[in-house]
Amino acid sequence: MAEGSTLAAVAARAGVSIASASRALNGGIASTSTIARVQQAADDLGYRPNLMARGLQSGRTGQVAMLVPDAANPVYARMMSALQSELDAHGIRLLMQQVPAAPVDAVAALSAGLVDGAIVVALRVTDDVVAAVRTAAVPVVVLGLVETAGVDSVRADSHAGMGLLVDHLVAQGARRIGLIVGPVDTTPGRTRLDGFVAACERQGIAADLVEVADDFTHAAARPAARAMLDGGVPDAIVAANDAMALATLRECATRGLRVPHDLLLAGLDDTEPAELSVPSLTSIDLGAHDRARIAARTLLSRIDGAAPTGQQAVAPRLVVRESTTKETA
Amino acid sequence: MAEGSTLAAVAARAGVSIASASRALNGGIASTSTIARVQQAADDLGYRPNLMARGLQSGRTGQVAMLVPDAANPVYARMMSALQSELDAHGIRLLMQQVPAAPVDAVAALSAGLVDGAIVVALRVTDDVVAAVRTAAVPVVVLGLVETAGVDSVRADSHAGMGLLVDHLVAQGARRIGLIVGPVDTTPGRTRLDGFVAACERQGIAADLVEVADDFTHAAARPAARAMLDGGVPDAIVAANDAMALATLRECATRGLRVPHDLLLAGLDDTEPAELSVPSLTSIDLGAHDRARIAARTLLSRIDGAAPTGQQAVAPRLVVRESTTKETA
DNA sequence: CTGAAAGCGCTTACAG
DNA sequence: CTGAAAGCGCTTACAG
Repeated sequence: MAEGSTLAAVAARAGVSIASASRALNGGIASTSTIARVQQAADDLGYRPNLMARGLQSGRTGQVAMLVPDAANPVYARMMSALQSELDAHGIRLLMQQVPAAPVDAVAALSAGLVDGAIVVALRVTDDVVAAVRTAAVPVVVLGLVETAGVDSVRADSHAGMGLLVDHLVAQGARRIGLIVGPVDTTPGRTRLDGFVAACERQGIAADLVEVADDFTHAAARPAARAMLDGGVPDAIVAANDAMALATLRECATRGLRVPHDLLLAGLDDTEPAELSVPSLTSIDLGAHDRARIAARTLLSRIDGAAPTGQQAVAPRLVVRESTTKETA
Repeated sequence: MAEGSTLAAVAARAGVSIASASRALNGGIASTSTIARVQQAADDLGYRPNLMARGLQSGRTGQVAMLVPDAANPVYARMMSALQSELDAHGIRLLMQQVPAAPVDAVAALSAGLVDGAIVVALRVTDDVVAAVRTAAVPVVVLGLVETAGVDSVRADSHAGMGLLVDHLVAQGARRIGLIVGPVDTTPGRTRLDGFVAACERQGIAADLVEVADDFTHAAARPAARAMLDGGVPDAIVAANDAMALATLRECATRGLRVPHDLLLAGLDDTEPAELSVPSLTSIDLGAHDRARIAARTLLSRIDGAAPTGQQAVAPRLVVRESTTKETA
């Protein structure tokens, strides 16, 4: 662990002023020989500019944060990849931070100046969260449902996604469909429940078989799946996301229930584990990749001074796999 | 997006000097009335201290970074949780960044002063990486195998872990065992291959059925699994980690091969998906949680000025599940 | 093209 | 207990 050398040290070694050293290193106006000597000195010393000092001065850090509720959910890893490819082109570093469902403090902390902006996944978009986003000292793009004007957001249409799924299941012959959802005081929980109910009504089937898990995770979904199956085996089960669907699949296997033979099963998010599971899992692609890309571009333009764009949405797409198709089983 | 108010603004509003405002806010010496007025002014203005300014001055940022090669691998999410619980107690924020297998630049960039220290997962611990760690301006703890003195590291014993796995498979009756491993110029690739070969020799069985995938991911493991199975069905397959084992399981299913009936299958890391898969996957717990905890504590004491501890290791543990036990199949 | 100087927002001895 | 001042490391007009 070496002490980081300063610009002053580099300048001294090169025999020039600090100002000239700065210009030489940052592509400012400087003579060829100055540039050469400063570069040499910097290399010799292993000089690394102190980004806090630079940031204090310039107001830019070259960093952007992604705030997510659950680092273990593959959908966020996928979004992170998409974000990274957008940001890499601009030489901006992406950092991920795990935060609560209603990340008020974390959003407020963004104003501390350590990042140039942030992309925030908020499960609970409370008024406090919206307020924090609006008063943050840096641009923030919310991945989620925000109706407030002046706030940038990119949302999935999981209401429509649920519709696609229910329609598909009914087309496969299901009449009795259960839903395993997360907390309904969250945006995804509420939207997916509403979408499910609306789709069932449209199809003229009951929408009363619903289990609400404590969280959108594997662990929380397992007991919910148990509770639902204890009440009998429906024709099909839809889970609020792939992670929860996979926990349900596991519970089915434990009970000797075969998917799709004994019941159909589907999730949302279309993550990689859905593709790899046995049977592979039918899911709804909620456009994670596209949402991340749009969010990144929106954030970049906001950082460059553009005004908020408002809400943007990405359409869902049904991805049929083995878990809902009896013929290939 | 409100402009962040400064300490100067708070001080002015409270009618005190900047110095007094700073002391009042940070628990320094100040009169009760000063504290009250400054606090009030800060609240009114929604004041947030600029951490870059504070960091420049104090040399502390209150942030620590975790550098990982693959944000999508659940084992890193698990480590992140363990780290977070350790760091939360100290009011330190944890940020995750995805970096290359040999994160030389990323480690060097740590010296920019944006974090107080870092925990780095390096797949390839090259001399360059070690040099970057040693010369970084902040303490760095490497999660991986580093023999160099003066570098803090916490390693898993995957060599022994492979031994446990091979012994178990042989005990289950396997004689012909295949290995699907990642690049062997990485620490985990090399160690797991070596551990596999050593264990096979000890058991007196062949160790020549090896497929090397391009990466330690689902996607890279799938073609490797295909290649191996194209050559015939061994008694058992071991994959270098759970993600790769799950891809192999999927490939088996696609070919109509039943695990554990037609062949046994096991992975390493003991991640949540291993527990949830159907069949559930036998794996080796390489102590991700403990390693993260040890790394966090080591980093914290380094940040507090302690000298490097050197290498620490965590013992592996076999976790037997359905994928290697025919009786319960 | 180059150097002296100011200033980014904050903390911390140093005198009062 | 409080304020004026220096300084953390850097960038950027401003004169030369």
